[in-house]
Amino acid sequence: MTNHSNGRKQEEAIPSLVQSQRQIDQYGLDVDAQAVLVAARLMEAGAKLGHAAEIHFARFGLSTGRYRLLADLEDNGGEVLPSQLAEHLGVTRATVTGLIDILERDGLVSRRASAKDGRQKSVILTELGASKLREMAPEHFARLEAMVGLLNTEERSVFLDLLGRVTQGISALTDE
Amino acid sequence: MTNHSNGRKQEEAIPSLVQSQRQIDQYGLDVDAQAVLVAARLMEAGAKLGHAAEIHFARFGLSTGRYRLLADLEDNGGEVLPSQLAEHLGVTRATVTGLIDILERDGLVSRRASAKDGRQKSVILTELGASKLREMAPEHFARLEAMVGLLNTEERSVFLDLLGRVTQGISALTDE
DNA sequence: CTTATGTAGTTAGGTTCCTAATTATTTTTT
DNA sequence: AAAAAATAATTAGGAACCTAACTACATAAG
Repeated sequence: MTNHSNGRKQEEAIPSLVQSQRQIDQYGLDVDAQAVLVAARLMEAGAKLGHAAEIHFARFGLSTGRYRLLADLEDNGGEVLPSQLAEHLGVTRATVTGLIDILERDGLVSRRASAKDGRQKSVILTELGASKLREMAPEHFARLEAMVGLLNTEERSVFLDLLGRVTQGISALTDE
Repeated sequence: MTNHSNGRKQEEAIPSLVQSQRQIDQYGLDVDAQAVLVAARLMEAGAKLGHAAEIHFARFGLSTGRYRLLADLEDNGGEVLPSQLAEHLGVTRATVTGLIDILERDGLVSRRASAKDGRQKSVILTELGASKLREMAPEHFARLEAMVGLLNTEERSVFLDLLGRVTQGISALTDE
């Protein structure tokens, strides 16, 4: 139990099966250590990827959220309502307001009041915003491709399938 | 009501292959859309899992980081240096200081100055901290297991392998 | 038509984690 | 032995995203 000084010396602590099993054994629970390991590794990977993405987008003066907002705008004809953006990006409307504030300040999008509904203010991709996306596309997509370069086409399909099912399972953490 | 007539009506926007392909086509790039899709889906999953984990741990009055710190303490005999915790958790020492502050305030850990090195202050798991881990273990691990319940043992192995290789590839986003 | 209720966007304040600078102590160099 | 460099923990301030409260406008109910 009290194992100080056990030859462990890793830069980044990747959760191991032994470690998961030990945690479970400690309380005599009937749980599959491998299942716990999958959960731990996915959390680790998600955090790591999130951080790496911020560094990646920072090269272009953007954050992950602001890039995704621009991409969604481009994907929808260059004009979208904030509430729709929130839904597409899976974030709250309050967050979208903040993203737009900075993108507008930088001239990549602009706001325009709606004629139909006085409450709405649609967001518009400016020419500067469009060219920003154009400029970063080659490097951006090349890096994304490189990221999954260790998987062949067949493996990518399998990964998408498995990831999709695990993603469904995430609700098990929040249910009840 | 808010449906702008293009048949799309999803609560959460899951990136699709068509969508990835369209983005790539727009600039005539030679990139595999499936590869981009894997990257997009993994980012989505990581963000979603991170958020769900916070909700999960909040039930026990903890955050993801503070739980991981407690678990690491327990895993290492109940006494670890802040700098070691930072390394194990993959966060900075500044972050660890903040995590300890709150855990100490709540009585789950305590700080003790080192006799050997005047700069060090080791972190100790209190009895209250240990019992907190004991109490939450059954539900915590059960939920983790449920999360990956849609995968059988064989599939979990495959997933771990593929995820590991994609995780290696994450450096492609930050290199150079 | 006037009041109650709902919706769009924003603001205010909180959480998590970060980087950079600061303080105290130890180790190395001269 | 004194000065310089390295190390441990902390503090200060920033970025991303959240929830809840607020403002302005729109629509439904009496």
